[in-house]
Amino acid sequence: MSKFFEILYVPFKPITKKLETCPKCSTQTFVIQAGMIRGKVRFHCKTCDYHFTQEHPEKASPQKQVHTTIKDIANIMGVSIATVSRALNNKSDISPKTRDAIQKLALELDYNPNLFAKGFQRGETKTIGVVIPNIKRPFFAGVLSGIQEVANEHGYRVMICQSNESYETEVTNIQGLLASHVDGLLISHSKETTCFNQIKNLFEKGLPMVHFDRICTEVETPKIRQEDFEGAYQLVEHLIQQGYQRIAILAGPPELLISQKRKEGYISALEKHGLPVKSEYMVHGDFSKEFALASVDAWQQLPEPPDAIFAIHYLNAVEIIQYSKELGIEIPKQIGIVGFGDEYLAEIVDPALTVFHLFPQKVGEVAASLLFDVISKKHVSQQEDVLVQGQLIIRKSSLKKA
Amino acid sequence: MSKFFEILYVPFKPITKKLETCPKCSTQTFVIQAGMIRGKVRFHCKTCDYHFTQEHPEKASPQKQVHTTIKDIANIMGVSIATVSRALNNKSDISPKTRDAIQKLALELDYNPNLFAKGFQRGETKTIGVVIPNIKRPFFAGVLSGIQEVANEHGYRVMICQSNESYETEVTNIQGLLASHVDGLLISHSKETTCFNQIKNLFEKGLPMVHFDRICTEVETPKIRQEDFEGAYQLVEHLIQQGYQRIAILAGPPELLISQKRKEGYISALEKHGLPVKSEYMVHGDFSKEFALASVDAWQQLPEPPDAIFAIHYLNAVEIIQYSKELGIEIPKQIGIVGFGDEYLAEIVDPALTVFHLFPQKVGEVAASLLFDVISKKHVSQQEDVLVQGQLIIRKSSLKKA
DNA sequence: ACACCTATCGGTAACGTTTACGAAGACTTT
DNA sequence: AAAGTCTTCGTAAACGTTACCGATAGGTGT
Repeated sequence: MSKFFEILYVPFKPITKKLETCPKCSTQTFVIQAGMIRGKVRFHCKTCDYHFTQEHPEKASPQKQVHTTIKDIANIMGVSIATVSRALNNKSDISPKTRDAIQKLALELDYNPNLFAKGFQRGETKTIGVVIPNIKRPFFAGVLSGIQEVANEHGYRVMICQSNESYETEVTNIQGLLASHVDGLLISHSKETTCFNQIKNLFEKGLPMVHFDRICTEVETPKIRQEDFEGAYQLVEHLIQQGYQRIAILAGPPELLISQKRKEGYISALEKHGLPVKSEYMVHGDFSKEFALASVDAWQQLPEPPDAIFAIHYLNAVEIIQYSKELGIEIPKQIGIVGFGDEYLAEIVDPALTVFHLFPQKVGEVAASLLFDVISKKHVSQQEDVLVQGQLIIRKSSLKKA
Repeated sequence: MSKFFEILYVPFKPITKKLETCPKCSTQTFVIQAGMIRGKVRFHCKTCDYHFTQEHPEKASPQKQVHTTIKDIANIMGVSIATVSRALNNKSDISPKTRDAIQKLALELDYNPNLFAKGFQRGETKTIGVVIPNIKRPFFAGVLSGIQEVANEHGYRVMICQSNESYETEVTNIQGLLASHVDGLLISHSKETTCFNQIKNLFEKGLPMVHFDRICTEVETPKIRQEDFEGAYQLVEHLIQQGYQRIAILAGPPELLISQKRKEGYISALEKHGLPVKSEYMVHGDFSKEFALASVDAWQQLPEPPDAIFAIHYLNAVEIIQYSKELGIEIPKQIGIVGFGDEYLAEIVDPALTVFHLFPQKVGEVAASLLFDVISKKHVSQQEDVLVQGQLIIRKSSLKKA
């Protein structure tokens, strides 16, 4: 019956324009159409001179709540949000009874404060940014680990970016970190980076920054130095003491400070012991395996090939060891090999590699500590460089005498 | 003269209480002291019944501006902040002339939006959290690299936490990431973790999550699986084909799914080829070097020592190779060794290690992609597991026939 | 009974951004 | 010229939290 009725009954649709009621003066007279706006029909009440659009009745948006807020707690407890905030932050001006009750409820609702809102309100984010060339390199992984540890102790979070040795990516990364309003920056530049206008700008704006490893000398930030000169000196001196006479160096890109410093240490050790510094023994590469092996080939073509190789990057040293074995060159008898940076690899390779270990974790810890000093304005001196000591680890690859 | 006057003239200091003026009704009568509050003297005007404290005249705080805001731009341009927002976001309802002018100015002031404020307003942070046991492990470093790459493509930032294989730290980390209101979570559990209430809770609350590597089966999150079973099967089958008969397995903690899966693959391969599955050849350790070497010792004491070892962790495999050489056991002649996970180390160690490579970077990329699918609600099926394929890489350590 | 005091609570601005919606014109059609 | 149209801009609310300040109740001392 009702079905029948439904079929027969066709609601009357008025063709004449429906009269709109002004929401302000509640009159239907003198309400005229006044164009379209954002897809909706617009009206104008001439009585009270008011523009309005048609209401959308379906406005119920049942957004499910993911996070508990202090407002929720305040509503349940029947107190103000200010009281809840005081209770949760153990501030004064609150009775122990109320405080405990609120804290208990917060625990039950597993409330945790929106750090973004908090940081937003206080103008700090409790986050630091780290820019490194590559996470996968064990050295930087170690540094990161150290940074994380210290940051956690200080209640800070860490945001990591990889430049992949690209200047452009580095600039983008820093821009991104800046947009995230990090409280401070830890930087190790890409090997491409030669223009430091961006960080110079940021430094002048007062953004706390600390450089490590791939340092920039153009800006007076605190820097974490490693024993690049000292380590190179010790390595080369050790080679000389083992009886090696013609020591070659495989350095990195000449722009990199670590290349320069390590080369200086190399030269200094040679001069100290009265050995000639020959340009044909000094090569600048790009840390690639191809370049390392090509350098070995080139050296072998010399009338006086070197009897020891100092590769400033441990990976190159390992690659040279492998390659030398292929060529039938005996290590350390015919040629001695040393490198920078101690990874597990140096111990495993046969013969084991003599290295100068840099303690990456320590570098990270020191860098982060220094950054937090800058952030909390603890240290007064603008530029404060810290030297992280390394250690000479002697293994078979350089023991000619043994 | 004036100096003289100054010396002689001592201003009259009234001993009687200074009359305070009510800031509301501007009268001095009936203004009485009304206790102390927050270290300041409080007054009460009885005329208008108003409480007030003494004003602090020095209120000028010349806070130096570090970041440019849209309000700054709006003030300079003489427009409203809404207009600036529209201009910078290329929204409609703005004239090209105004838009270009604003964008030009923004560029000059090198404005970048406060992502915290933006995320705060939109309820999203464009940040994902990653929880891993240890950054320094090459596998996780590779995964991170992959995650970063995909995250960058999606315009997301990454926040990384290390659990250091501690359940407690893991819980704290996740809590911290949650407080940072990350939009999603990528988790690889610590080997201690056996209680999953926390993430179960979060999953039910609707927080996008993806598991990888160290998976949790109790929660129906999407998971990135690796070819643990398949890889183990292939490795062991390869050993059998090389003529090894008594194959031992050095597994990890029995709770870990990768331990179980790889062991299953090991057993399956043995059974398939009609070899006996002996309990004395199956050991669960903690991935430590000490345990690995002790296991080798124990196996050597058996009446029938194994002639091949499958270490599910490549580092243990490398350690066993070194140890075997010390013991004078010839590889691969007397004993064959294979492992999981290909790092540079496996290639360098002598003899080079046969491994099943897991492509960590790929794992990271897939995990991140899947997470962004969940975040953008693209995928419909609740649980969607993805298998990242590995590859068997055969090297000397298992080539008995050669 | 009044001045004075303390403890505890509420109201609200502010942080930077986006967005819904109204206002104010200029222009076009009846 | 009134009605309708479109473009462009401003206003204000909202997000979660903290901090400043005032309000109130209940004291103590004179």
